[in-house]
Amino acid sequence: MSEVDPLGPDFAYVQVANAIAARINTGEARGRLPDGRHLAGEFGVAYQTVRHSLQVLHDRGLVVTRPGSGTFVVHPASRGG
Amino acid sequence: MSEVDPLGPDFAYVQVANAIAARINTGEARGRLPDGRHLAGEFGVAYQTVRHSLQVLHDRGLVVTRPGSGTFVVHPASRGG
DNA sequence: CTATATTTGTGCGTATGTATG
DNA sequence: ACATACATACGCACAAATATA
Repeated sequence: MSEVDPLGPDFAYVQVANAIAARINTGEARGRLPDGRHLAGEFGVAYQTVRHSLQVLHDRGLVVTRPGSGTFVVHPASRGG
Repeated sequence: MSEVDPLGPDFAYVQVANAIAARINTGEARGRLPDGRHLAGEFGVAYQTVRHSLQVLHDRGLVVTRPGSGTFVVHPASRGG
């Protein structure tokens, strides 16, 4: 179970972003992330919301995305700390 | 090693186009290019992606394609004047 | 002209990310 | 936050053009 709480203190996209970030930090998520539509179903949100979350992670330098390919976790070493 | 970088800043078809253009400029590629499907295997992309790349090179005037025959590098002299 | 091999060209479906309403 | 349309990318199969025997 990984659904967000619509009444939670944060917006849905923030909750999803934090959840994915946690997976990256623990090493649970490496390489290519599951596709956005799959994550949307997992978190019980719309695909666009997941996109918003990934944009946040991209802004933090945690992931990079490529059309037609997927979203990839940036190596911790490449993040400089 | 000639495969495209899935984390690269450019699309796969752009990376392939630039790689082939570099070979043409260095003279490594002359006459007829390897067939598209061979290039696809070499760069680790789909044939359709190579087609897209060759379309870009054709647009730059670097190559010409003849159906059933192959894709040929345009002579530098023909491009420079 | 027929047959075969090689190479390019096209269509369909599917996965994934991007942009807009 | 949601739905829709569009671009990039992959895989497969078939058609068309060319070269060779």
